[in-house]
Amino acid sequence: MELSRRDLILKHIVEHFIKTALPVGSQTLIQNYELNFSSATIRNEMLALENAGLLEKTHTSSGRIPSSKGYQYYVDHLRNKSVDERIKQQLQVILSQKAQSVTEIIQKSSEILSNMTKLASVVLGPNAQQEKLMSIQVTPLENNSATVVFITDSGYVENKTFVLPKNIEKEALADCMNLINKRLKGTPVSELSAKMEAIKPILEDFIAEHDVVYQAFTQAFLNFAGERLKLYGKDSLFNQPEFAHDGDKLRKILTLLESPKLLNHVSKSSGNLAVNIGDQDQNQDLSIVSSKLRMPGEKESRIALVGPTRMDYDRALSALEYVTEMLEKYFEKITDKSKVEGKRK
Amino acid sequence: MELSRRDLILKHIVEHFIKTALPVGSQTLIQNYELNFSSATIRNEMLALENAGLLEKTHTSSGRIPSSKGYQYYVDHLRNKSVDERIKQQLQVILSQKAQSVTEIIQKSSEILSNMTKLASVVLGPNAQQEKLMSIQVTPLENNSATVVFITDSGYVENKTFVLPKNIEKEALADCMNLINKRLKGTPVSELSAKMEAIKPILEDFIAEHDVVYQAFTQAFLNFAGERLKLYGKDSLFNQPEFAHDGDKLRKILTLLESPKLLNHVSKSSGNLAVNIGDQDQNQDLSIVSSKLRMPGEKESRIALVGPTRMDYDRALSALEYVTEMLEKYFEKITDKSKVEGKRK
DNA sequence: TTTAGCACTCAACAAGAATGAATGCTAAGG
DNA sequence: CCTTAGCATTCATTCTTGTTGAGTGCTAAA
Repeated sequence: MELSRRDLILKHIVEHFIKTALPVGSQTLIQNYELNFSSATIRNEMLALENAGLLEKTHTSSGRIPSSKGYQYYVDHLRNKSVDERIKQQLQVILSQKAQSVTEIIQKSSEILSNMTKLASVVLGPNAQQEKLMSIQVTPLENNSATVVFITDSGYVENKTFVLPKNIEKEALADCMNLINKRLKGTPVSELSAKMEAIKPILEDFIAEHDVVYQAFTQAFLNFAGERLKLYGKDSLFNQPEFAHDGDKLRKILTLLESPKLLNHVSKSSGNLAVNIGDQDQNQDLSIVSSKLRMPGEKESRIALVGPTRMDYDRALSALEYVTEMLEKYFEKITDKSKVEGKRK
Repeated sequence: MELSRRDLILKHIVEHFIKTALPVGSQTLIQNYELNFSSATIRNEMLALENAGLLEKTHTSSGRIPSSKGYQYYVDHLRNKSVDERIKQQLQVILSQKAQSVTEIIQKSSEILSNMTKLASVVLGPNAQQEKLMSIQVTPLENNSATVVFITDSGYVENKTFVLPKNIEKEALADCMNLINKRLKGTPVSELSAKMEAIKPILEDFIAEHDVVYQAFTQAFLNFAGERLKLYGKDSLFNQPEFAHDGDKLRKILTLLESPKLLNHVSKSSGNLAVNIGDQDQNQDLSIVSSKLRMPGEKESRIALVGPTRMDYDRALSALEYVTEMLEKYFEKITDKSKVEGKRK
């Protein structure tokens, strides 16, 4: 499909601005791209685009920069959808390795995405709250302490080590653990704390030092509550010119990246491929691009790329789209395998 | 002990510069501190101090700033050694809580240190290489995968989840695990890979898909190799004026903080209380202050505070010293308890 | 040995001047 | 009617220049 002249100009402006981070003027446009019309014509078109809310000026006589709406339009209608070959290759390498868990594969893919796009990448794991506790194992250690390991049905591991009080009776402790094991196995993570509360009085009959045991478990359960958010390549953001020389902005962004706010943004977004450009909340300079990823076992996660509003949306979106697609295919293959095995039995 | 006039002036200069981050001149000194001599006298002394290599000028007619040597001298002879009451209180709170592991306590203390000093704090855990594998547990999961959990004698937990190949035989896998368990229990972490290599041929007789099992284990062992380095409060560094407005420097520092270089610096340093001021390697602006911490079971770790060369050494060192001292006392108490129990048996 | 006095240095700030990339508008040309 | 050359205008950026003030070193007197 041929682009209209107006769209063509907008496309060039967006892409040029993405490269240079500088406002784009009519002259620059002519010098860098093969356009068969004069600067004045371009200026007229730019005026129209500005009136349509797709472009902005930083001051009265500056060149134009894309507005949020402009980026959105670019993303929706103008981008190239070209996938970098290197991403294809690297992903291939990951997927051909053996003995990997699903989450490992996702995280490695996320690292590739971050490296290739020079953006920070975020993986929002499936919500642990929905998972069920699969196993509780207690291991006594040296120095009078013990470790409890919790595993959920999807292989999420949480552990808690604690020092035992001096006068604890080993048999009582073992009984105690048996009780807890029976009661908690299969419980959804979200209900663990409540159930533990319910067990508390029974525990008191079993063992003198019930308090320590109770404390250790409830503390460990708190860790489950922490969302599973993995962040890669935040260093890349340092190299973005818009942040490099504004220490203050950089600081805000880095703290945002590690705060739950980011999570809200990512998890709120819906649809397979979501684009959040600029001006959400206080952060005009940050854009988030995310994609849903269906995992084996009806689970869902999101992979997101975070970068300056002036990010290379084409590159980022294409890469993201490609990777999630390939991962889902790969997961399907795994699931098929297990079905085959099921039939054989 | 009374300070000599020269030392007194140096002390004031260091402390004033720590507060303001601005070169200190003779006038400033008189205005802010009660000194019974004129600016000219101070200037003479400053000249002497400069000749001794303890002070520096940023340009010919600027005030003086401490040199690395000057800081060192201040740390060795001049600092106040006063411990902030708030640190004492907060540490007390931590130490009185129940059901905590040793590492948890250390890490919480480290957070307190970071908060109170406004510096980044680093905990270098005892080297996992020296620890012994205490337990290996395999838990089958949904979706045809399994999780292996490894626990060392000091309660360090490592886990690896992997997808099982479709045609694996459950009994063979169980036998396999038994074998591995027998062979590896009690092995020092550093020798795990070698032992696994030795088991490999035996494994091949047991199970067709030996490769996946072998891969999963060796990959998990690699994780043990990663040094245990915990970093807190790196955000504090953003608020230091010397970094706030130099995005480039900030970037370098943040990458340094997460690179193994930091670790080298910390682990190389020896002695109970070590101070590394400026000019190591390329990093003139970064100082590291660290302290050895004896843990239960002959283990050792280091806690370090990282900040600008112009950090409040008095505050940092005093706090660090106090915290490590209190922790060691606390650990002794725990160890005593277990001895008592031992006798009872 | 201390200190008052003085000439001197230099970063930091501010105000002005020059530059140049951009604009909008108008009027002529295809 | 759409395109474009021409021109006055705007405004961030850069350079220049002057001023200020905190600082120094040195000398000579107390």
